[in-house]
Amino acid sequence: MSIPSAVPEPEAQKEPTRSSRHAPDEARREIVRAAVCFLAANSFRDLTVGELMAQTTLSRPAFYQYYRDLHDLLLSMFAEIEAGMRELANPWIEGEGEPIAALRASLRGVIESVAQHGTVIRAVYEAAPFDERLEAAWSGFMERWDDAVAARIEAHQREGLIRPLDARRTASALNAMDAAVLIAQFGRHPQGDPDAVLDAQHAIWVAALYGRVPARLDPVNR
Amino acid sequence: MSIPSAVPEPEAQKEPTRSSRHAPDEARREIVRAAVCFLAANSFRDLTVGELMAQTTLSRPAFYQYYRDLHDLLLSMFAEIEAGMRELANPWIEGEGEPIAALRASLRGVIESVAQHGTVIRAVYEAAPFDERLEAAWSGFMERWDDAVAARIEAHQREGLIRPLDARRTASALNAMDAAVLIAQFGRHPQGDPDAVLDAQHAIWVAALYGRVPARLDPVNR
DNA sequence: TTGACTTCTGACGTCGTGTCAGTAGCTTCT
DNA sequence: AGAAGCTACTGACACGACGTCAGAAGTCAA
Repeated sequence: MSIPSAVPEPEAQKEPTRSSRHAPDEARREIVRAAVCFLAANSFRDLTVGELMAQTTLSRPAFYQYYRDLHDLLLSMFAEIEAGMRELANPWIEGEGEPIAALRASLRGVIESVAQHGTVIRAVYEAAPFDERLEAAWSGFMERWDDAVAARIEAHQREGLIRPLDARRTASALNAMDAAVLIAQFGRHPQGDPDAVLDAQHAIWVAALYGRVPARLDPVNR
Repeated sequence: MSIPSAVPEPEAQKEPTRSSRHAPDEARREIVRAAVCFLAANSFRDLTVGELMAQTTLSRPAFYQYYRDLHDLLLSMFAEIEAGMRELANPWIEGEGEPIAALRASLRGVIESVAQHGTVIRAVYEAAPFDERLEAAWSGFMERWDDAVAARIEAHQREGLIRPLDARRTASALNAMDAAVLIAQFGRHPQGDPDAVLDAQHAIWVAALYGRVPARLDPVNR
């Protein structure tokens, strides 16, 4: 199953006349499609099982055949998205080529991915505090980013490219910043301008990691 | 009315025997006290009106005499907190004294404030997506920070202290970072280490604003 | 003591949830 | 073809939390 990036056609001529039966995966796809469609236009707070299944050839209780609850649905949609996203960040994470250009490429990849699945990611982000499993998924997601970024920072510190700083905290802060900014910019329609966001985020990452603070002015690291 | 910073005593010998009446403000205070107490130990998702009022000499419906709903309660608690917080950020925002030291002082102030009211702020942050008025309050809160920080950045750019960069986007990103980090660190017990957080955040702010990126390496601003 | 006023509560209707016993539609076997 | 079996599906239900309201309970002034 895959999360369609664009909003699917609302109802492109269902040929199976209502109340004929589906293969299980077909039904799942239909539910996910309806959810993506809904979240493109509304926020998670307005989503109910009834509302969702009304956009479907199935009845409300059928939802519970496939998902435990709405959070569970989000969970499975999110898992799909995460995989694709992580690959796009490879260049800098894996330390390929010139660092600052690689960082830019990785950020661009992440931004693209969020621009594509932003509304679903926003829903996950917002709903996470209200469901333990979703919360675990989200913090796992962020922690994996933190691990990867911290590892890269430490590697570059060993090479003398990055000055001594708390790698873990810095990684975590920069990732949290990206998450908040990208969700704000691409989590609902109309979305922001990817290029402008890329420039701004890249500038901050570069400054925070590779920039030199004038020693005369820096009360902490002098 | 003021939000007590420490968790109040759970029930310090109520002398008015249950079901005697209160002055309105006294009842409000009691409800707020119960809420602060609850949020110190649990997250907002587990808070219900019934649960809350059970920690009180009043009955569940009495809640609705004072607040429209739980979000409304948070709203009024948050308003209290915001005022105090903003003052503590004055040094850098107002441009007093040496910038990097002032920035540190301001950050310290904000961190102190979040350390004090973190659990309530976290509740607001988490609940905001589920209530329009709360959402408006939170984005208003963040926008006021963005305005203030962007204005300071622009002022310092005019003085040549900060290089050309998108003031608004940078301000917004740094504020979003602070919000996420501080809520994560101080939004629940046990809280993180304020000094370590201050160092890390300050380093990023300084680098992003006052740091010089080696021109040779910077593909964006060269 | 009475009356006026305010605070407060028991009881109610509503909405969304999650479940379950039972139906309906496919598939397989004889 | 017809029966048996399986699985996807549904109508109807019980539950929990919400928000409201008519009226009780407490307080104060005269």
